[in-house]
Amino acid sequence: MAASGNSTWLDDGEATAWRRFIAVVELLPGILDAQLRRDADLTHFDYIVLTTLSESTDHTLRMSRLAHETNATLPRLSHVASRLEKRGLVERVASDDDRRATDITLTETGWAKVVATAPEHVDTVRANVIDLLDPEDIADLDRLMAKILVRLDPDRRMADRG
Amino acid sequence: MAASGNSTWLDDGEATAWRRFIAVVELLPGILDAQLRRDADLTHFDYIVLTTLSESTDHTLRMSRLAHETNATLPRLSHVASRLEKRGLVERVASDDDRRATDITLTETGWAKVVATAPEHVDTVRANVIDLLDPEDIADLDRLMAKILVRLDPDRRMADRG
DNA sequence: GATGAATTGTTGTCGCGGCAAGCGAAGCTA
DNA sequence: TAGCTTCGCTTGCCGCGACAACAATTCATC
Repeated sequence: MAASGNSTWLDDGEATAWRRFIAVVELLPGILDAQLRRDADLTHFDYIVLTTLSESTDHTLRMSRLAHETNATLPRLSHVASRLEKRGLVERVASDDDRRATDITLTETGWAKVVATAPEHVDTVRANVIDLLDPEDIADLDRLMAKILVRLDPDRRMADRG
Repeated sequence: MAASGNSTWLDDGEATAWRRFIAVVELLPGILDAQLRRDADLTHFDYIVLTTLSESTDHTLRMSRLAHETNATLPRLSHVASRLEKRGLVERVASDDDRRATDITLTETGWAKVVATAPEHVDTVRANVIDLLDPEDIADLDRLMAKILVRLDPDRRMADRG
């Protein structure tokens, strides 16, 4: 389907760029997960959940909205929320206006966890990506990823606030 | 450790670029896995293993070398090899010169699988990344990923042939 | 308001991948 | 060649995430 004619292969420049890109895509999550697990006993996705809550009004979001913003399926978020709740980092309460819905909130402990974890994580992000690039590179990275996200995330549910 | 002084946070440009980058890094593997699983019943990593073999002399590599080139741990590769072997896509034989070692080879069936699978996968790669970028973007992507790989893959075991 | 459909979350099952332990082969020392 | 170490790979166990089935609530239509 959609054989797209002559596009059967990538030229050399495209192939090299693709190989390098996919290498980064494969390697980076492991590095982030390893650092967060080692220093904070958190998955990278755990961290994204906590920080997303920490940036939300009243440190609270509806489960479905949080799942949407973190690009998670609802079952995945539900499992993660259960684990984080057992550790006292978040709380879930049934919503008032819609009894089907559940609001998930960052606890004080959870907020403290974010505050304690963020600096080291940012150091990791800098060491492995940001500080390797000069300002022009950062601008290029931003431009390229924005172009790709038009396809991967057409609703712009992630990575955009403004 | 390595509190790196004033680098405690990212500025706006860095933060936006990082968010977009991490969004792509989270979304892309799922897209590639989904397409390959749907069209060929393969994981993206399965596909990488098969294509790496297909580009090697005699369609054969030592297990440890294949693990190294695909950035996999040996246990992971061993599990994947077992599954692919059960499906008749690869074969493992003890090495002659070192009886500890195992050589893994692409079978005829495995080669046919690669040939049959590649075009649709390339279409997916084009649709979701390559064709969204103009030639200058491709060059930028290549440059940026190369810079990052200096840190993530200092031995350049992935993504480099020349 | 009663019935059927859609929405919101949770739970169960399964597959993949990480880590640690195990096993056989090879190397090293005496 | 005996004994210890290292290497190469496999296996087992566990956690995370996908998918499907399910329960509970709300909405739509009559």
